Amino acid sequence: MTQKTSNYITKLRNSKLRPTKQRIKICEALFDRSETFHFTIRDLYNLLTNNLVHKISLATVYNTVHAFKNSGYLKQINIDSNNNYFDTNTSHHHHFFDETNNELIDLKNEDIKKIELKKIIPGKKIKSVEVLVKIEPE
Amino acid sequence: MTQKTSNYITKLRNSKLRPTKQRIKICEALFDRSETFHFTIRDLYNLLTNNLVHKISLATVYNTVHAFKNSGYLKQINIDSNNNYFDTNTSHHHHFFDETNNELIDLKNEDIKKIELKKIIPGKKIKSVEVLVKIEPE
DNA sequence: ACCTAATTTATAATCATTCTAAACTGTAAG
DNA sequence: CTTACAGTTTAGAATGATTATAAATTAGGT
Ligand SMILES: [Mn+2]
Ligand SMILES: [Mn+2]
Ligand SMILES: [Zn+2]
Ligand SMILES: [Zn+2]
Repeated sequence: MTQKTSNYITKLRNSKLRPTKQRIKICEALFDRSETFHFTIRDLYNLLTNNLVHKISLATVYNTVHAFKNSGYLKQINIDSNNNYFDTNTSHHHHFFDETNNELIDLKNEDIKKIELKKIIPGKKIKSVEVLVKIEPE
Repeated sequence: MTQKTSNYITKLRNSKLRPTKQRIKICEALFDRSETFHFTIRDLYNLLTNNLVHKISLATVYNTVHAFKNSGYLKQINIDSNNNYFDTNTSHHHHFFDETNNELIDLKNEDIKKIELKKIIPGKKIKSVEVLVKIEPE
């Protein structure tokens, strides 16, 4: 077993999932990458089923992605009601969104000045701060 | 005809819509307010049909809200894939989102330090910058 | 090898949104 | 005041993403 595969098995076990062949294939599609991967469930499903002889059902893709999201191995990114994205970059960061091709681009935390709020809501604490920069051709 | 009503008729005509009784009722629900109104289509539909003798169809609510969005009298706010909100405050501003009750709260532009990006995407210009601050009970 | 709970899968159900087409209405010309 | 007709409303159908279901299959322990 490769180093990568045992890493996938760890991720799966941490997510309370048994390492099945379908889930390993999903891990390969998600995590065997040098760059951040931004995807919709449909993107991932198409990617998986185009290359594979043994298809993986859509339900399994949904289940696995959501389990990874819940265990923190994937981040969910809300762009608009038409596009529900996930992100393999789970560090704190923001995004550019190019509406011409529906592409997400990472904006590293150090590429943006710290967001400073002058207003607070009494009795509430901040859970997250997300910045979305929509871009278009010049 | 009241001042308010003629204002609604102006909004409707600017949105290329004839002032029908259904649309005037929708305007009253949306714009006859002192505070910003954040709502989902379902919220608005329930509000309208609970108080009214003559019901308005869901299709008309969708059509009118989208026409107002397209003409700039309403802003669409993307929180997550489950909640598609609209906002009667069309000025540039950001939001708190309280996940315990799904409530949006305006964060005035002057209540947040200007967002400064140190990264740009060549050939692209910025279309919008949106900040969403999720909050939870302390 | 056997047992059992977990998993996969096809399919159905759900839900928001959009589409459709028939009935209705506002407007303006005759 | 009629009439004509484009614009509007509406119920219901269609769509598409997501979630639920339940039967068949599989993984992992004994
Ligand atoms: Mn895509
Ligand atoms: Mn609400
Ligand atoms: Zn990212
Ligand atoms: Zn607002």
